Amino acid sequence: MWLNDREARVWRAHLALHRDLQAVLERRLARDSGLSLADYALLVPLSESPDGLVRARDLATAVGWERSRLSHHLSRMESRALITRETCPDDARGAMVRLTPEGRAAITAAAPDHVATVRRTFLDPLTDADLAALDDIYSRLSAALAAEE
Amino acid sequence: MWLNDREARVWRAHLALHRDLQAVLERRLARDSGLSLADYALLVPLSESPDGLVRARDLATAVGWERSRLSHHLSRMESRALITRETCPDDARGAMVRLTPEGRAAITAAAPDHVATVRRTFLDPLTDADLAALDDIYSRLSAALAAEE
DNA sequence: CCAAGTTTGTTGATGTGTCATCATAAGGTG
DNA sequence: CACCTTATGATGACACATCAACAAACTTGG
Repeated sequence: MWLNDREARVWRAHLALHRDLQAVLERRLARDSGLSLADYALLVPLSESPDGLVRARDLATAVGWERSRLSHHLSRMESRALITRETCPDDARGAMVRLTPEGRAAITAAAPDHVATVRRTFLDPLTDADLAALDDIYSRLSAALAAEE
Repeated sequence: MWLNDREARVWRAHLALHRDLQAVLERRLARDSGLSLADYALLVPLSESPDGLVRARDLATAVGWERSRLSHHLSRMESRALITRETCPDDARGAMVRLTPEGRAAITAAAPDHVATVRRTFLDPLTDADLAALDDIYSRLSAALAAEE
């Protein structure tokens, strides 16, 4: 029932690694570009979409957030003029989210440094074999997680 | 400079996996025992310490938190009678944190189910070779992260 | 010994995430 | 069509995390 030494070490390392990685990325991104990781996460799918226009529901799916969190965060981003909200033509319940020029400028300015930090802290220390192993492991873990509930 | 397909897939899988894993663990723990993951993280080192007594500074180090976060969270846990605060005999600045019987009962009741969930969602899908690979990878990544700043 | 610098813990303000709830609108079934 | 169920998004209350600032106590170099 309890974890053996290696299990406990790997599990704790997983938690600690993610905690510290998140903290470093968050700090650097905020310092360099005034964006949070949450802002960045939303700006990526928006900037990749034609006209920077995505339905809120689809944005929630893309980033894996609950609708409530998305709604609150969009309000904050709207007040900073990174996005605007429009009505959805197909579905009167829906809301469309549009990337503003300021929003596009923000992600364009932030991305290179952010990607570089991800490289330095995560990808560079990994060999090709590591990457292949992680690719396999993560796909199995996410399948196991999907089975939960 | 940009990530290739596999790099992007692994990086996004890493983020998504941790996000969803955290969400499942948080929900189950809260539902089954009324504790948050933050509560649990603090209760573990406290319950492992003789007399359930740990200096606040050392607790912060053990869980990797900033002092401010720890102080706020201890206040909330104190109001729920999970811990108490005492003066530190060696250092008049310090604060000692003591696990109450209620706190010990809470972690004792919560641990088996929580560990079982960690097994089901994280450890069970991994082979011995996976565990060995992760052990190695995580130690390299945490070294790289320590070099950052 | 003393002044300067550091460590420890707390606090209040602010930004953020979650939960329960709500209003509105779509979809499905009789 | 009417009815029930589901989906969508917003909101207010609350729990939580981060930041800057602070007070008190320890440490160190002169």
